[in-house]
Amino acid sequence: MTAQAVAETHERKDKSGAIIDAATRVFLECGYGNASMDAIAAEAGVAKQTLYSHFGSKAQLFEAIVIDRCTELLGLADAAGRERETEDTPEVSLHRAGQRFLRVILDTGSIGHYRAVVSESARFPELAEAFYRAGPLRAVACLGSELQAFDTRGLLRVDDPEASAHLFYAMLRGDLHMRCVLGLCDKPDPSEIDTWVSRVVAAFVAIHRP
Amino acid sequence: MTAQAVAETHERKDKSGAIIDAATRVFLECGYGNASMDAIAAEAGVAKQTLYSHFGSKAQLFEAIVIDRCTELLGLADAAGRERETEDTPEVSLHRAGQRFLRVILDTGSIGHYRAVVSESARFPELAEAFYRAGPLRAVACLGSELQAFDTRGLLRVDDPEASAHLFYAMLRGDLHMRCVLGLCDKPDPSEIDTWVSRVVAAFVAIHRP
DNA sequence: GTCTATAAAAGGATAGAC
DNA sequence: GTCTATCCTTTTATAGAC
Repeated sequence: MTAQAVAETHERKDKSGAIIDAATRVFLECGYGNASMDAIAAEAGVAKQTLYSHFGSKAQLFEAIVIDRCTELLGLADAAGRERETEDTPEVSLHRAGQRFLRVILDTGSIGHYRAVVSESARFPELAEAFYRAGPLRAVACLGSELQAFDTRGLLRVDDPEASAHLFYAMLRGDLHMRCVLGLCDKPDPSEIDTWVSRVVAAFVAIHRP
Repeated sequence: MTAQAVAETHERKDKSGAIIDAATRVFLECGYGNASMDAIAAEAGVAKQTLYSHFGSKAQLFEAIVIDRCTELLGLADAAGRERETEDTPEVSLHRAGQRFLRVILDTGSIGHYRAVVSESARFPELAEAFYRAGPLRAVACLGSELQAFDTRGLLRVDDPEASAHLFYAMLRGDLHMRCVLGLCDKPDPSEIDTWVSRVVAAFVAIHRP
């Protein structure tokens, strides 16, 4: 477990970053309640006191790692926005957006992030809202403006861009996301994903044909 | 919290049932890790030892309450199946199925159940699978056979009934389910739900027009 | 800032009387 | 079967030396 988790995380230079990385691994794997500060200190290779020097308490450390991942999500969404090619057809553009979306949300780290936020949404409501804004809402805003542009060009008919964007992402999630969140499928088959994306894009375009 | 939770749960006569009910309230509100046996005993109004006499350990008690709710889910799905009217149009039938589906999955108890299973899916993988079978899979099988019947009657064109059923439920969930799971909306506005169901049914029928 | 050692509390599980 | 009282491990958080 540890070796694999380390491999997929970029290690940082400063000690705060190293603690964040280690805490992320432990929290996302065990959950807030089951993770112990001892385990995090051991994973980070520092003394427990160092955790408290930097972050004050277990709750504050948890907040820090969740917000840190939300910031990464924002970066991903913005990068996706910059990649848009204005001359693409809706099918091509939506297919690319769909694959990127599923690649992000089905990633092991994202699944753990989502699990952690869901589990502690009662204890940390502000984290749940931060997650929703940085992830789903940002993605919807991004796709919504793209759909609006297709409507303007007459390639799609989109009366309510945000609602349609929500629908598109919901269709993409299908039950794949739930199965991963429940731990029923570790790594979805890429060909299965591609088939599903194609199916969803075809259906979505059929709904929004001018 | 407690008064409200009590109000929406039917109290049982035998002591085992009372413990199950109390444990359900505490586990679904606090999560497995944060719930304590002391709190459950207090909520049930019995001594802690009584919990251990009946269920052996905290883990076994948790399994019992999750399985208990899965059994209820199965009952709901079967009841839904019996309500089918064979002469309905797809629109009417799907609208009714959609409203029932959202009413079930957005219920406070279901949301807590889902949160608990997700949170502990790593520790109790068999519970995650039991949940998935009793809930989503059962619902998909039920709707799938209904879609198959519509295909046979020539009212819809459904090449892959199960995939279409997954798609229908995914569209219905939209981001409503996630928002509730994250605790961002307590009680969804019924009119908002109705609007969304109508929109989804129209889109789904458009996709599957013969 | 970082480590070792320790305090203080919480929680899972059990013993024994009734 | 049920309750009171207790054990013992784990865990959060802090004190004090370097």
